[in-house]
Amino acid sequence: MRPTLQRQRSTGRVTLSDVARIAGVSPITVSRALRGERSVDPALVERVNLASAQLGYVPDPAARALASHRSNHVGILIPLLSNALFVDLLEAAQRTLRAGGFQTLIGVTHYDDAQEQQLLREQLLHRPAGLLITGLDHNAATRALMAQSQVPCVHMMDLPSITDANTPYCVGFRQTDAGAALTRLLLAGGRRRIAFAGAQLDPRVMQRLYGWRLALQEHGLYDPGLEWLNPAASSLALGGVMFEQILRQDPPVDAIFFCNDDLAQGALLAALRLGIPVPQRMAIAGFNDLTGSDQMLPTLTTVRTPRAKIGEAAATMLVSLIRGEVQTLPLVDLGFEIVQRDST
Amino acid sequence: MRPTLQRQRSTGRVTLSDVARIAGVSPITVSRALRGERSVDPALVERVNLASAQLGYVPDPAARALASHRSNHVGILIPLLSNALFVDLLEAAQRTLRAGGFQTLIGVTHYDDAQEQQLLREQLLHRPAGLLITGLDHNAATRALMAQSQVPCVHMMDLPSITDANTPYCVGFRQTDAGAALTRLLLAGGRRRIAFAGAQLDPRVMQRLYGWRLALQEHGLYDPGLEWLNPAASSLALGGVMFEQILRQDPPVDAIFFCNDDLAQGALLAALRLGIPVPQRMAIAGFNDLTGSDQMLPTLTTVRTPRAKIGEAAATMLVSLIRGEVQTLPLVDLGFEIVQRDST
DNA sequence: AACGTTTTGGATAGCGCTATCTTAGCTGCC
DNA sequence: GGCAGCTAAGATAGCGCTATCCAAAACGTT
Repeated sequence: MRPTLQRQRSTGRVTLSDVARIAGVSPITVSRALRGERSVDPALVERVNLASAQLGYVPDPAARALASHRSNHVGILIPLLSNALFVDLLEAAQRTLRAGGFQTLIGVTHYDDAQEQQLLREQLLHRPAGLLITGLDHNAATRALMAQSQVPCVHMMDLPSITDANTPYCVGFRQTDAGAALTRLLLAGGRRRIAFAGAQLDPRVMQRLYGWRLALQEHGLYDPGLEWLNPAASSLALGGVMFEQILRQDPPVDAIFFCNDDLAQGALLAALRLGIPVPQRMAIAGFNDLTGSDQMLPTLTTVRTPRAKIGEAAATMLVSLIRGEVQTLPLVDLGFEIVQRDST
Repeated sequence: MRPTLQRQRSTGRVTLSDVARIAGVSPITVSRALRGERSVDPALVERVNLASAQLGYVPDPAARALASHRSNHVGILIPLLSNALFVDLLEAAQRTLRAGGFQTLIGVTHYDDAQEQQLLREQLLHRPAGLLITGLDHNAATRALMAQSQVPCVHMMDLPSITDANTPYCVGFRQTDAGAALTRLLLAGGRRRIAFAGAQLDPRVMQRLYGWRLALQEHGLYDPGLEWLNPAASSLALGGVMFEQILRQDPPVDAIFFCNDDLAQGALLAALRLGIPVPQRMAIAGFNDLTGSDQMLPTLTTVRTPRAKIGEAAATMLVSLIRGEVQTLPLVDLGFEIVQRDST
């Protein structure tokens, strides 16, 4: 079965040694040339590349991982796939990482600390080159795993309120500011009793809540009775339910800030069903500018969050960390944009 | 840091040899005991498990992959993450695979043959234990890669129309039947000019189209002018646009079968905006029973597809294929369910 | 009893790479 | 000219497992 070339490895795979033989150099030189490591004579690099292309050589990731203690995997941890927000984040990050030659391992935590920890543990087994993780709040065990692993890590979406020497790498925007900005828009529109309707209650929702509180307190309009918090998962149906609840409040509420667009969309549909005029009787605003918000009746005022940019920037930052390049600033604030439409 | 035992490997990792030393057996016996391979004396297995637990031993996936030419990865290829359908499929599959000890590599093809092939190639580098792939139609190069790799593979969503000796493993339902069933429901409701509005035009959409054609032809009501096909991606906005187009047709259409719920939802919103009474002037039906379809005004008639079950069943089948268990039937038909609501 | 046949545990030899050390070939500099 | 001080290429030795072969023991068979 052996043809001309003396490739006799049992598996029949083209290996680095095959390339070395053809190129007339030692295997380790091929390894170095292909990785662009140290300075290898350009003429040799050329010969190696030629031989490699000729044989169709592709490095074996398992062998690399075993020998170098580093794989080309990047672990990504996100809370959900059922929220378009995270899907956009993920797709952008994955595209960027793939371009950099990394394979992604996706873990969906479902906002569960134990699952997050377990997923991280599984991902670390593969000795990932890097980690992308959503948010800044993780339990002690998770943080310990990350620290112990020494794997470069970038946090997505949130930014820490205070920064010091050991600020982690973060790409995101200030949720609190966004919450306050949207609330101020409602205030500027003459609304006085603005409710906050939150579901899921993850840290980002809570930060938007603080922003809302801040803006109301500035105007002396804060009232704890305006906070409607429901730990259930965000959904259109829940938005409808919360809308009906808030509608019954006395003294009446004249605007609702929903922590996510799906809730707000559900509220708009409920308003249609109940014949409540929006924005006349009730202004409604959402968050994230998800698909469909510009199609609703009336169209939904919301905050456009740069999640695709965040995914891309975080991945880019991670790749440069992996390559050992120096980071000037560990924090990247990509801002947000208020999108005023007809529901306010 | 280490007490009595002589672990001197440079990395400090707990290895199989460490376990072997503690258990008083050879490394290969530990390997066999932990994998449940061959018959190892139950007493030895017990000792190995004990030692392994005591040391907190975790096998290194890279070393396993290198030595055995098989990783614990399972590659999953899906077209999109922006369609909730595939997210549900993916989540169910991933959960099942994780329970079986497999790590998933997710590839998003964006309905692009070249990308699919590239992703598959990258996944095969990792010598996956198995593959889950969406749909049955793949280009020749992709099929060749799969065949050549010898990796067990289960196809999700579609079922082949004819079955023969080399029918691939498939878990799904008959899209054509579902399309016909929904059309027959509209016919039974007295509709006579039923349009089909399709976007994306992936194979599953086309099969629904064939089902719709079939049902109309049975009643002699088929008219090519009723077919509205748009290769653009499915979205609420596109649904609204298509609705307006179809509305202008003469002789008038009295029902529209949208190939996906997001289109239908967009159409319902457009109808609200235009003041077109649904279902009186126009019946509207969708497909997949996505989030929000039960919240629309009116609520949307649709076909509930068992995507979570498909993901789970496909993963279960794949795991048993990987374990070399015999499959009685390569095809699993999980059916579908018509959900009649107020839009028809 | 002598011989196959089947267990069961271990020794051996890699899987395909890279980390690390070594050596050969060049500087440069008193 | 000889030696430190560098660089580029190679030799060597694993990384942490499993496939494969082997030998001993256990079993069955004529």
